[in-house]
Amino acid sequence: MSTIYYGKETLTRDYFLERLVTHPPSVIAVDVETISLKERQPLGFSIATAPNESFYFNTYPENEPEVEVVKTLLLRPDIKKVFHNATFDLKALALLFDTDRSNIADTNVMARLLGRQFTKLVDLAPEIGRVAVPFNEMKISSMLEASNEERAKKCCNDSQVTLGLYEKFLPDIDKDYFSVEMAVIPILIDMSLRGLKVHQADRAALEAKTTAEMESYREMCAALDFNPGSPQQVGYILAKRGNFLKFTRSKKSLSTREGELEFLDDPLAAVVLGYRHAKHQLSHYLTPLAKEDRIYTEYSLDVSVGRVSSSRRNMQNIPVENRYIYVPDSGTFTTGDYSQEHLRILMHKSGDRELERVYLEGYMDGDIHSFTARELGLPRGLAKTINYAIAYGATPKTISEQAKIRDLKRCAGFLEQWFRLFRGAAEWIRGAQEEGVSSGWALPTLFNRRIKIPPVDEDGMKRRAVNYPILGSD
DNA sequence: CGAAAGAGCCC
DNA sequence: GTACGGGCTCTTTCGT
Repeated sequence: MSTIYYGKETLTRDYFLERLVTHPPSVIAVDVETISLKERQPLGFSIATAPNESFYFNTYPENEPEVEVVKTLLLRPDIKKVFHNATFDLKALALLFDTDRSNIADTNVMARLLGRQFTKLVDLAPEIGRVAVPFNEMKISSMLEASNEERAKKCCNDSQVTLGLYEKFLPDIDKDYFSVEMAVIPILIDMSLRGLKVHQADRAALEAKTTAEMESYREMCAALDFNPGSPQQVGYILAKRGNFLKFTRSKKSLSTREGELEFLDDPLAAVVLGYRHAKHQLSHYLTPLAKEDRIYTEYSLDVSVGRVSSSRRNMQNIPVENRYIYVPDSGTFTTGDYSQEHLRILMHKSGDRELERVYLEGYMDGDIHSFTARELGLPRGLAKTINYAIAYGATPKTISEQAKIRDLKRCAGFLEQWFRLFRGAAEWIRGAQEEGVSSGWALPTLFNRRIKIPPVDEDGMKRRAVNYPILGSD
């Protein structure tokens, strides 16, 4: 058993002081055990000083005395602290004491950079001949249910595995890109700890108005004896009234999504859509915020293209129409936004002459959608749809749905025209696709990150090969 | 009761 | 005849 931890008789206090105070290593790995994923109160944490040596400290119900000694270690910016999911552990540690956040590393991010498809500790541990036991295999619903010894053992093992993975991954990591990534982590932590203030009076008023709307739609449906919240019942009644509906992807049911119902002449379709919209607003963005003075989110870097995601309470998809119910701490919200960012990235990547004319030389006042519209002889709105769709590897069908034009041939024609107009971009897209399919890796992002393309079907890989360098650059 | 499917919000 | 990239969450339905 390579796991050893402070607290058992196996280690002396002298040895602990030697390894963590007198002569600590320049790199340590840290793992924190919390009550649960939701309850972030730390029960304890471990520090690995080598892939086969770690020390565990209890912090619940109160810190054991040694915590006072080791916390100075975590404050030192000259010691690298490795985590697996640094945002999680650093936020939990912040409930106990201050730690340095400038000199950190994250093995989850490292694994992503190296193209690993699964990056949970459990998935990676075998790479260094180790095993990590996932929480859900411990047959408990909260870490509180585990004995102190079980908890310490898991925690020590996880920090050891983390340190081992760090040593294995480090030689292959692009240092420049990694430092960008690590610099972002403390900023995300500060943002998530700060939260966002809710204007309760405005929120409540909007909730009341939306509830009334939803109720009126619901009553109209109740009169026809169906539940507008059930896609099954919606599909059934609309079909019975003579509407034609396509099947869903799984072919198990009729598709009643917004994109399909919009085309229908039946006024009942609009009623269903009205109900769904009101219900969605309420259940996602209004009702759960009642009595919350501030809302908080968890930011994560664990995404395939290296962007930031927001969970527990997603703050990245708050409807634009609802944003007035939030209050800026400073008195003013500041927004930073590149208009048409993805198309600008496409310009940088491809060096397309027409894109440069508009964006760099300010031709047509820098308005790419108007330029495209004029060149292709289309309304600006349609040109905009096409411009955006390109970056996503769109097919004629996509254009058809987005632009609400049913003629697929016409949509295909738009795409061909676009590729003739932006020849440089078209060429870059072709090259990106070829490289993606042959190597399994997308071309580098603006930050020089190369993203692995999951080996799906060839068309899927082509779309991703175009999209990843663009998405990964924002 | 948990997983999957369907839906819809953001960029 | 045909899949649009990346996220997250909530509700209904389905299968063990």
